[in-house]
Amino acid sequence: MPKLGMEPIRRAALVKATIDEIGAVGNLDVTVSNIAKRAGMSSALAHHYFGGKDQIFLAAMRHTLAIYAAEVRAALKGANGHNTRLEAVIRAGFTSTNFQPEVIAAWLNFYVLAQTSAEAHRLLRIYQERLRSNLLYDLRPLIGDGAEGAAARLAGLIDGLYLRQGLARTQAKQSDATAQALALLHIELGGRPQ
Amino acid sequence: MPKLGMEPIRRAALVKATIDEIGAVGNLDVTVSNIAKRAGMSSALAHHYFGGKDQIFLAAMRHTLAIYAAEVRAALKGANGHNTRLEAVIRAGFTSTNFQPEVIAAWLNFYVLAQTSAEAHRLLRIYQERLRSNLLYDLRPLIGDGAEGAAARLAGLIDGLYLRQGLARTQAKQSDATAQALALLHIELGGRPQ
DNA sequence: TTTTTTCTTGATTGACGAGTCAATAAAGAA
DNA sequence: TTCTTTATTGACTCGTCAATCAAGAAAAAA
Repeated sequence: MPKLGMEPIRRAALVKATIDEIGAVGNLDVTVSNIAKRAGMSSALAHHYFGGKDQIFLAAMRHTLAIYAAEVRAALKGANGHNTRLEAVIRAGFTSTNFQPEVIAAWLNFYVLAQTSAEAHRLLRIYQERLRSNLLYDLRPLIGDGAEGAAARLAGLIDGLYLRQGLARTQAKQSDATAQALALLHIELGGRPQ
Repeated sequence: MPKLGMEPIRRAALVKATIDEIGAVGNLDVTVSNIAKRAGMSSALAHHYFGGKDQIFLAAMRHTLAIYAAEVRAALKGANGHNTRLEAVIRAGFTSTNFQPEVIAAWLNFYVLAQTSAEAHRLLRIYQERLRSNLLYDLRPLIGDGAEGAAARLAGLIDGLYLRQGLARTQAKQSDATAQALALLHIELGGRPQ
């Protein structure tokens, strides 16, 4: 019973299924068949709407990035003052959403793909540039010339801590990553490291 | 012309070829045949000596980690004083060796593999623990109670900056990662961020 | 020399997977 | 109603790849 206007629905379902499937398998060795099955359709239909496996992957990556961007925007909406905004940006990187296994898997495989796929690399660059820009916007009024360096360190630490936390098996120190990133922020803003 | 004692030679050649092949392809979608061809032997021989693809990968990971560990040891050998030793540990993570494409590819895929392979996760843990221990050993005498946090931040920043630098296409700011990591060290040791 | 051990590969098996295609079916347009 | 567009899939093609195996060749042991 073909209903019209299925394309956006099918595409969204496939993107979701792709992220879930990558999360379940852990790497990009997922089959179009399995993705399609998870999305409740035949593999031929997946090919029909996306053209090929690569494009399905890229759509999944774009989606992951879009969710993260939306979280950052939402967090910034309720934040007033440079200090509060900086804390919001940092916290947005370590929400429980970001630590769901399929999101972690998406990011890790995103990095691998960025080595060889121009489009994946472009998307990654956009994420990095946006993070840098968000940090710089509020750091500059607070510390002036030192802002560039501080932003580079904060961005690097956010990525590094996410990587470590994402691969850690214990959720005991769940909040440790956030705490260390916030600690660096305060140090960069002139607080004594303690 | 079968000569005796080939096993260690073949194994070493396969490990080297595996790292090179992963570097050339960018991900773990490498075939045993191609690895074997690169190492100058038949795929059957690769199976004969390693048993299977997974074990070849793990051997390659162990090798990558061993090289890094050796570099750190060598750097520490010529370093006196807590401060100098800390700088040496940091610098060792950003040598040109570590930024060769095949080494970057090995690390990125290592992270992906660590999600699902217990052995890969174990190896990663060893690396992380060693780094933490190296930092802590020299941080503690300098800043006492704050050493744990400082070590966590430094280790996170090292991983994060490596990731970013490794995926950057420009080698213009080749030394930037090192500079930022060293900057954090000095800040943690009480220098004002500037 | 004969036998055993080590080394080596070509050929094969069995499985899986990306992408294509022809065909079916429903909805809307003419 | 007839035609066109959109949706949908089962079946198929073509290729690849991990793993196995039987067999050959050389060195060392007996």
